Amino acid sequence: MSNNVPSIQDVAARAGVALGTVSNVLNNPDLVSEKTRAKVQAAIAELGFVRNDAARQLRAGSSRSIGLIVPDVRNPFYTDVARGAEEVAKEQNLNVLLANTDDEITREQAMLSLFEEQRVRGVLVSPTGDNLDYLKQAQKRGTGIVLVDRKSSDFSSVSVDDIAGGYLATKHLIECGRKKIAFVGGPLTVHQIADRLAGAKKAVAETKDVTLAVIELKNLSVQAGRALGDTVKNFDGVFAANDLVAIGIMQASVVDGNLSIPKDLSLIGYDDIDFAAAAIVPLTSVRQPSAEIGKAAIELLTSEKSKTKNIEFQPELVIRASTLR
Amino acid sequence: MSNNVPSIQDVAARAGVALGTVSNVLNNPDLVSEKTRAKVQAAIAELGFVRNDAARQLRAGSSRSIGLIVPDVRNPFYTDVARGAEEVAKEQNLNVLLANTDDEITREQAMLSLFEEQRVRGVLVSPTGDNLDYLKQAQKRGTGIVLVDRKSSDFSSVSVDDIAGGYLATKHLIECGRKKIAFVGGPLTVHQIADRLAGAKKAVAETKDVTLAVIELKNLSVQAGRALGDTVKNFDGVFAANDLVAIGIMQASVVDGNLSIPKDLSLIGYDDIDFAAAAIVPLTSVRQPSAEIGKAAIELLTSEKSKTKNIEFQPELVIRASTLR
DNA sequence: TCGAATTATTGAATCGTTTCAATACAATAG
DNA sequence: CTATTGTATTGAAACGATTCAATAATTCGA
Repeated sequence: MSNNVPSIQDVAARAGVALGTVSNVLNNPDLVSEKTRAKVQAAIAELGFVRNDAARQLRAGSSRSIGLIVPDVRNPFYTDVARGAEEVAKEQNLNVLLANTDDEITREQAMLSLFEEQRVRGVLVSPTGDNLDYLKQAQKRGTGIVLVDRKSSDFSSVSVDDIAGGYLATKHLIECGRKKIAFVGGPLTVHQIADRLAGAKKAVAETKDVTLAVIELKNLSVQAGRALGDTVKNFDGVFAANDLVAIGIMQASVVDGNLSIPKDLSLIGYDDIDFAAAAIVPLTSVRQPSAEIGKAAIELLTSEKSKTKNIEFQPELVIRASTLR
Repeated sequence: MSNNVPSIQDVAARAGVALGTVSNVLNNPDLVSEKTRAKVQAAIAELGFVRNDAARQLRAGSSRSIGLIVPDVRNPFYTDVARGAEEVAKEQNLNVLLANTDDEITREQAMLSLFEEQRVRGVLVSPTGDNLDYLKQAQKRGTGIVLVDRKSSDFSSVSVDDIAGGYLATKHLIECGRKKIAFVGGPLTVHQIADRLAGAKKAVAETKDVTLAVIELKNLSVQAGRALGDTVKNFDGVFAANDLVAIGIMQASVVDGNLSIPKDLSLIGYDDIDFAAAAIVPLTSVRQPSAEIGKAAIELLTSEKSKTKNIEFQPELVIRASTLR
């Protein structure tokens, strides 16, 4: 009893044809006469033949996969990016492999290596750290790299204008008549967050009588937001660096602090995750076109031209109850 | 200018050694003298050599990856399972490829095929549909299959006793003195959900004067829960089939319905996602040992013995404010 | 110093596809 | 009935790593 996985060779023998013919049935069916095709397909079914992708790739020189490295699969923003990427990839008969790094740079590097060894068509990566040298190395070796949600002159990239987003959000708070504004988020070493703060500062600088305080957090989670407790009582407008933090603040204010949103406190988040609309007080937020980002990244990657190209989307304000006057 | 990716052969030429030696440097470094090793490593660095995983796999006959197919990456339960699986896999120098199907059976099949073609070590799958024939086929072809969060006599599996979970939850509501209980969830064709309901029925059957109504939903989302509106007003205890639904119900009751939780309504969810503890009223829930499930599944898969073995975990009640008397 | 034992290096064979030039076969025109 | 075109089929070569028996180089003991 041969328990071995059958190869194209075995199929050929079973069907009584040459192995090249089997290959043609698989890849160029219209080159093969109907009769032969039927014979071969029967043999495939009988033997339970499954193509060996390793051999195929070895011959082809590169795989039909694209790697996508994200810092946090649990953040809906990234899964939405992935969905957009998958959609476009599917059109080109490519598939997207999702890798999660949990914000660990070593895991980021390990995943990149894995993808390089698999000779993926390219890698989309939303890097956690500041040092992009190892990405540059990979690029030099010929691996296509596209940055996601991050800009750099060394790579093609698809990002969102976070400065504009921060500006939009803060401007909106000001237009709601808020004077004492707090920006809540961190760590400020993370690019996106620093940019959102920069945008906020810009909006405040344009207006008289409005102050901006910065409350820095270690990470952007519901818990971190809620832990602020009544710190927010001193402000009448809060711009949270993402929706999770905003929801935490909402809980701290409404449940623990007995404040009313939006009356006492106008609150705005960032990302517009599904939960924002479903929050206890529907949350105003800044939407990023996440699926579009994924799509654009794949397109950049597959559009040959090895010129680095930076695409930047504009964020969009989604106004809900948490900032109505 | 040769823009080709360097092979082990090129490295050997550059270092002035045989290709077998380079292979040894990569795989059995202590078979190689220090001097030679240094030469080879220098050549690798200079050329920017990256192993071709396809060739390696072709020779090896199987890859060092395990496929994990889940219906919804956005559900924290599954990402936790993935994390547990990754942890154990890493110990065995294997890595886990995560595939998302969005509850689409065709995607589930496509991903399985992809994994089979990649000759993965095995596949962990949490199947969406009822018909497991295509999984049986794959198994017959020699691909190791372990079901996750689902039982079947045809496959090894790791699941949680959902009947016990449903019983626990409902029993707890009854012990809180609730008489008119509603089970909210669906579709009831999904195994896990049907089992949770069965457990609920069992608990109710054991007690006098307690009634159980079933409110069937199309899917388990926050929106679906909230859309129920004041339907829940007619009950004093609600058992939601997962935490997302429970949170939706919480919003409908507290914001829209002006009910007090837990005074007017005791509410219990399922899964114990991170959000449960952070909800506006911290949510009592039934915890499933998600990471343990992932770990156990990998262990079942890699522990050779091709005997099918079914592991079933017991769920655990996590009591919080939403059901305190 | 010589042979034996140990350690280091070599390179042909192999894995299972795809490709493509060569060949076989069939259909058509003259 | 033959030459010509077109269609179907064939199978050797190639992709790049790993393995392993064979060979080379080194160390050691007496």
